Amino acid sequence: MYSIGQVAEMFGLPISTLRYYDKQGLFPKMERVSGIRKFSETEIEALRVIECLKKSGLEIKDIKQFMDWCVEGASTYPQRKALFEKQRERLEEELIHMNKVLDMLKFKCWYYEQAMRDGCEDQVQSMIPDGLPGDVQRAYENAHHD
Amino acid sequence: MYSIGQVAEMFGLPISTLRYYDKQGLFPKMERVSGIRKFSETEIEALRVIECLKKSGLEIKDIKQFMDWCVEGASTYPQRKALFEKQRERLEEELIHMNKVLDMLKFKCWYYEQAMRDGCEDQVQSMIPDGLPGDVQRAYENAHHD
DNA sequence: GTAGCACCTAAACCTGACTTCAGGTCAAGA
DNA sequence: TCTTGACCTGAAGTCAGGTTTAGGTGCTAC
Repeated sequence: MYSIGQVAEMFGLPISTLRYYDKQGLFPKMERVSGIRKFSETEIEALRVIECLKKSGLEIKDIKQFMDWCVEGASTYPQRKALFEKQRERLEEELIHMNKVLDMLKFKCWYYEQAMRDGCEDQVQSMIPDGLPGDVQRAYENAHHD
Repeated sequence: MYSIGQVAEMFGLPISTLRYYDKQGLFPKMERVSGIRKFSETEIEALRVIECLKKSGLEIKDIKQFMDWCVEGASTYPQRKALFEKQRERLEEELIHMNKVLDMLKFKCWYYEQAMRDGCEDQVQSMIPDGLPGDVQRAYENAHHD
């Protein structure tokens, strides 16, 4: 059993955030001893799931919905599974997009490296879009397609 | 040259967002013909960069800083390059983190599939953390490490 | 016995990124 | 002529996700 301060430390989160999550109903089964929150292994794993679902693009109120399903019991396995499947698909698409963004950043790094060497952007501009070195060209195209 | 409506269409953005970006100074060289915005190739590429920098975690005010550097000319190549390098590093770390999140989602998908088959979580719980099938174990560990 | 620390609450406040509103210009078509 | 559509403005409103404030409890060390 951990205190709120220990959990904040463990997860690198402000205490106020944990209290806010609690108020939003994200730890429905959390115990209290004379008013003081006691985080058990259940809440620790809940917090890992919260961070995961947040990163995958879910809002707090939808995470609360998930926590409610957990309290409801075995009858909500299908909803919970469907939720994770949906977020998994979302995130897989997001990762593809992120890789395009990364290629754009890589391209821009190369671009300004050239510009610094030449003192101006003229040469490098003249190589766009078909006269770029192999992997730069690849990054440029991936970043600019779709 | 494109109208604001055409650009909104091209990028799938509301017109209000483009006007907001403009007001924040994200299109410092945009021309106007009797008050009406004219988006040239410059602004189109700017918008691609805006979306890229936003996705990489930058705030509007920092993107404006970048646009100001662009106006300032060749003397700011080092700052601009440093910015892209920093965002590139950030995003690479972010992608590693996202892959952990994805592994958590994959693990939870598998978890609820088992729970649905068994009708309860007991069996599957008893396999954690060392009795999981190969790739599920791998996902679980990646998701729960660090 | 009082100072300091970790905890508690409700309620107000903040921030970033937009969005909506109320009102106005201008050109083209019926 | 008139009305429709695409554009314009400044200012106010919205929303999520916290954070801060003001005031209070209860234990332990000095």
